[in-house]
Amino acid sequence: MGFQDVKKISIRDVAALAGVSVGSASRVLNNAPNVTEDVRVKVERAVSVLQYRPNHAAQSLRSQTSKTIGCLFSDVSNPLYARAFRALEGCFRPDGYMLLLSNGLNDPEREIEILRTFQLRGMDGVIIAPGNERHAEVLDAVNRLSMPVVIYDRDMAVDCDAILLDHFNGVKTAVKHLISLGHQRIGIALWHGHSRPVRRRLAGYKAAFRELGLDVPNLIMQEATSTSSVFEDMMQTLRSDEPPTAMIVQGTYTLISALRAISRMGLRVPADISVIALGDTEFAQTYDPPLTALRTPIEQIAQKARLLLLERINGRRGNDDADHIGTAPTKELIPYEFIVRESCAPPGGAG
Amino acid sequence: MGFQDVKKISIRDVAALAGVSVGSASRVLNNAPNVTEDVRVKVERAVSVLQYRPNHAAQSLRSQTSKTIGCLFSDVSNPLYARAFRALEGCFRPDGYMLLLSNGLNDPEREIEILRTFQLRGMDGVIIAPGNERHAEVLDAVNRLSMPVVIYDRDMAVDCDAILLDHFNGVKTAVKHLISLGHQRIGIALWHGHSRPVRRRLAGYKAAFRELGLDVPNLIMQEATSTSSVFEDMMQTLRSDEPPTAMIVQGTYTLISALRAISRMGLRVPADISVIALGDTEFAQTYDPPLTALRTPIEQIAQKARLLLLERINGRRGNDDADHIGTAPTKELIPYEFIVRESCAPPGGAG
DNA sequence: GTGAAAGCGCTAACAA
DNA sequence: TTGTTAGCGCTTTCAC
Repeated sequence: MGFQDVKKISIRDVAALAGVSVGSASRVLNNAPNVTEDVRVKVERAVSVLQYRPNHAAQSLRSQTSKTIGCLFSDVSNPLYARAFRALEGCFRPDGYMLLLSNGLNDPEREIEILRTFQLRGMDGVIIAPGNERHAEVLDAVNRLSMPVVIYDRDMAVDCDAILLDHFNGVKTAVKHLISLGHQRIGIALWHGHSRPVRRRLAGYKAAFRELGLDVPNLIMQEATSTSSVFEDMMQTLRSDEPPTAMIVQGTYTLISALRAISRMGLRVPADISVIALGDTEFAQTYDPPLTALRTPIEQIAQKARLLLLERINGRRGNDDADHIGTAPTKELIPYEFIVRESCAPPGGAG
Repeated sequence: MGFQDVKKISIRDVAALAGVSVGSASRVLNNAPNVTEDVRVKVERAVSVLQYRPNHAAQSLRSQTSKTIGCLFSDVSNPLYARAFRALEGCFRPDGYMLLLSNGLNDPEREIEILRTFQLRGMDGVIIAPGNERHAEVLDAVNRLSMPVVIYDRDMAVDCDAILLDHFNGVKTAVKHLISLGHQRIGIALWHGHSRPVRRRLAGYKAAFRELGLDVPNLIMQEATSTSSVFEDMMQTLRSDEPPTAMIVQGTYTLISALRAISRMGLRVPADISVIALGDTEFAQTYDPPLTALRTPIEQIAQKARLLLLERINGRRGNDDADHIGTAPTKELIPYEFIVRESCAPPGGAG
């Protein structure tokens, strides 16, 4: 097997081989300023000869820091969170942090248990987007956490830093773009539920019409639970007396279903109907025609999360060791990028 | 903030409050057999009064076990791995294990670095599917690992347990199913590259024809890098003199592109062309018509991985502490489930 | 059955 | 600058 007994090498062995004390060895390993070149070289040689690697558990125990960030998302199978995780991993890796990922699966009990585990395992920081943003016990569990927390795109009544997507202005921009092209009957397809993204998107949708003194059309589709119903809903809407001339559609699978219905009805994009995707995916980019989309700047979000967390971890904005109280929580509102491609045109089949 | 100084409660505090020794407290916490009911009650009360939680780093250091499993996948953004991770998390949670997830991103250097980190952090076990299954240094890094390893669907020349999907027989079954319906011109769309899944699928595809004494049709599509080309390739193939009457298609996005091309050409499924999906997704299930598919039994795979790892971790099949040599590596071949839906019919537009 | 004590491997405070 | 040493919080002998 690949795991026969590899005799454990400790810092004592390194010190012994280098002919110095463990203290000196430790100093070299931690890049302490006060070490002679001579000692540094000897220790480094010993390290490479012995293939020494410091024991992480011991470091954690001693330094009270795990160099680990806990992530609680509802489900990584959602490409949205998968990409967020990937971006976060990329941001934290250079600092030596690893990410512990847990799926809450929208089960509050499970979410609470995960948060407890994060606490237990001494995560240095935590990034969460629980499915249950208003569940009292979940809020409580978050409040109990003793490490810095960043909330990702959830409206939670807790005193934590948060990174929030500006769904409101994003969708408003999209609607106004369509209106400026001459559309009036603009529909929107959203997920079920009342999560922050859905609430804010709906609000932005309505605001766009109101600000222009227009009536909000009765073209809001909120899917039940399965994606199959989106197809049906969409077919029905397209067959109605006053079908939409443009659609704003959320999510990958919802989008696919909607486009399938459009295609099935013999309609062409954008000649017969314009489409804007909420969330920019490979699918949206490579569709024929490429879809105008609202892009989540995920790299920027990850960078921001890293900054927020590391500042608190390193005490620059206050933590539990500081003698001053921590800085008040920051709420970062991140704008979407509106990417114009070829899926929108004036209504009326002019194309 | 949510992280003011919560005075650290240690096992000493618990022992003190309970009026027993730390040893006794530890025994209660670890459900040791030899403790009187009296002591047990006193300790448990103290634990709940103090809200005591054991320090994970200290436990790790002392017991030389981290209760953590490392996962190295090429990219969680691939729904395939996202679902694998979710299933694995579900399997290991009841045993108190958490999962550390890292994306190798097909970069060997990165993969090696991740494996090293897993070693450093004392993962109790590791589940890996590196993008570079034949990269010498990656193999080397795997061999150096001192904990049990499970390889997921990769052909790697290392002495580790492995869980392999039976792509060969899966695809062969699919092809023969189509042949039995009367198809001859059966195409297959695969990813680029030479990873095990692609190799085995291709082999199964060819074997199906050969076993029946038929020629292998020249209808193998391997996409370049982007999904857009799949659409083009598919369009071209469908326009050729001898277009396929049936297609076996890998992956979600490849599948979407292929179906879009089919739709664009005015062909209907299954009347004009039959389709089988390699991998069963929500998309395949809810498409109209629902697609016949080869399903990866991911729950079963996760259970198997858990079993393989825990057996070695707990020394039942040998580990580094055992005085006998570990049991030889197991290679588990997991069959696909062939799920017949409505996307296949005899050729000839009979539908 | 229980308590005392020895570390797990490391960092950091203190002495030299 | 360097060595010595005291723990970080826990588990686990080993006496009793």
